Amino acid sequence: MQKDTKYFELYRSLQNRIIKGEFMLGTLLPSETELKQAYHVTQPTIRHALELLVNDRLIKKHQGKGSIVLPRPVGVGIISFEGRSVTSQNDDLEIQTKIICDPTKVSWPANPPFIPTEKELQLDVYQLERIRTLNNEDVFFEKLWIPNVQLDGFCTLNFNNNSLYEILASLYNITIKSSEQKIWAKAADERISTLLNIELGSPIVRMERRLETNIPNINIYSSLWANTENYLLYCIS
Amino acid sequence: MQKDTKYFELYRSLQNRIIKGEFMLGTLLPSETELKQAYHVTQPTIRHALELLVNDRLIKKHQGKGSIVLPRPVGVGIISFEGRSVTSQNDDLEIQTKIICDPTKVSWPANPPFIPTEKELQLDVYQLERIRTLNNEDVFFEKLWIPNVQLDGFCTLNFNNNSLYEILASLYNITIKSSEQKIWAKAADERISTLLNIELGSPIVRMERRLETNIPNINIYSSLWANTENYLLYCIS
DNA sequence: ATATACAACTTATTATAACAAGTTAGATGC
DNA sequence: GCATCTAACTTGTTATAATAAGTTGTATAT
Repeated sequence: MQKDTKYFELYRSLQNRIIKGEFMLGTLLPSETELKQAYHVTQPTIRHALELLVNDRLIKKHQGKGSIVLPRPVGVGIISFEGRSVTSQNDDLEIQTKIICDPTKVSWPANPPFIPTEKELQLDVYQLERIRTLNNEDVFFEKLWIPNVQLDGFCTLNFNNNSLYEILASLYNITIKSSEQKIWAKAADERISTLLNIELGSPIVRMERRLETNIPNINIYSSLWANTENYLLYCIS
Repeated sequence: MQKDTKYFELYRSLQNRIIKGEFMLGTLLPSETELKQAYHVTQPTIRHALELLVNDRLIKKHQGKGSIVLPRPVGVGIISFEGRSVTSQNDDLEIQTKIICDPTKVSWPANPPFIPTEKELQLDVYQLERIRTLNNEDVFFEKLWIPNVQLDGFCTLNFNNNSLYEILASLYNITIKSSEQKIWAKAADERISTLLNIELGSPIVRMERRLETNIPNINIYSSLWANTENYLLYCIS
């Protein structure tokens, strides 16, 4: 749609350069005048592109000063962990990811908790199942659906012990912009108690999430079951 | 800051007119040409204002068609409900709010789940306890802390059956911009099972939330206990 | 040395203009 | 009647231009 416009090209170029680390965090991006000359476009085009970067929280603009490169934002809607006890430091946490089910192309589920967009229905979708462990304790089980938006080689990637969202950001330029969540508590059934190695009937958190990406009308869908006995879920938005 | 600019004035004007219901939902806003003539500004100014409305999710633009007025967006981080069964429509829900503890000025709690900002520590804080019921079923219990940022007459307001966030928005111009959440599941203890009228030990959702407002360094803090047997929590961000 | 003033940057606002591209409804042709 | 084309809308993109306003470092005056 907007892929062949100048401002969008410029936006993607700068986005890439920032994510690849070409500009040091906290330093200033080239000024609008410099960019103007470098990319042979005019000020409105530059400003349009920079505005998209501000929306991505990749830069912050300061009148009279310049555009400061921000640290890679912690993804909105992305879940992380926190120890339940006050003393436990998050730094100690040894996080592992076990892939239960390698990414496979599937068709869309029949009764999804969120209705896929039309654009998504026209695409294949990768399904992925994983368990995350903290200090060797299985903490949550997650099923993910990721629409195949030119995810070349996605199936061959090694997801163990890698942040899925880091991979999506660095390899495919996909970031999470917002999220919708449905949350409830549930007693662990047989399957989950086995998977997470907890007692049958102990309270777990269930979430169904739709993660809106920076690609229009493309979302990542996630179902998760979390054992929150010793760790809790942390989520910013 | 930007209050005396033309695009910002136009933005606020249109925002007000939309919220006040001057434009029917789903209909088209006046075209850019019409707005241009009505407000005596040029196209870039119009477009800048409309862009802010898009960010607010108050309108959606369609090339060649116009700007469609959207239903009032559910606030970021604000929790709403959804029936568990697919058939139940949210429209049927009869929502009530019971204030357990009227707003009172208190001092900051000793071991908060989130560290208050310095600015907040210099202010009083209102504490408020409420239970929300859906179709006469007690669904969640919430404790709220709201820093006293010139909330004149806040204690004398009637919060029953009113959306707290609507009040904050319309009377005090306070809106929620983002949120941090800590989530876990728990078995209901004696107090909660009594409050929410559920069985001892049934799984409930516990959340501690920090809601960032549009006032810099001012947050609203919320602790909640939710019975999600028949309804689930819904939260966008 | 320290404070002030200023020049040279930066981004922000606004106007004007021309053309591209999507949508819609009515006119036209069959 | 029905499909097609077209004219008249709509928003989207991009360029040029002038001015406002915030920031920073240097030169100047005290």
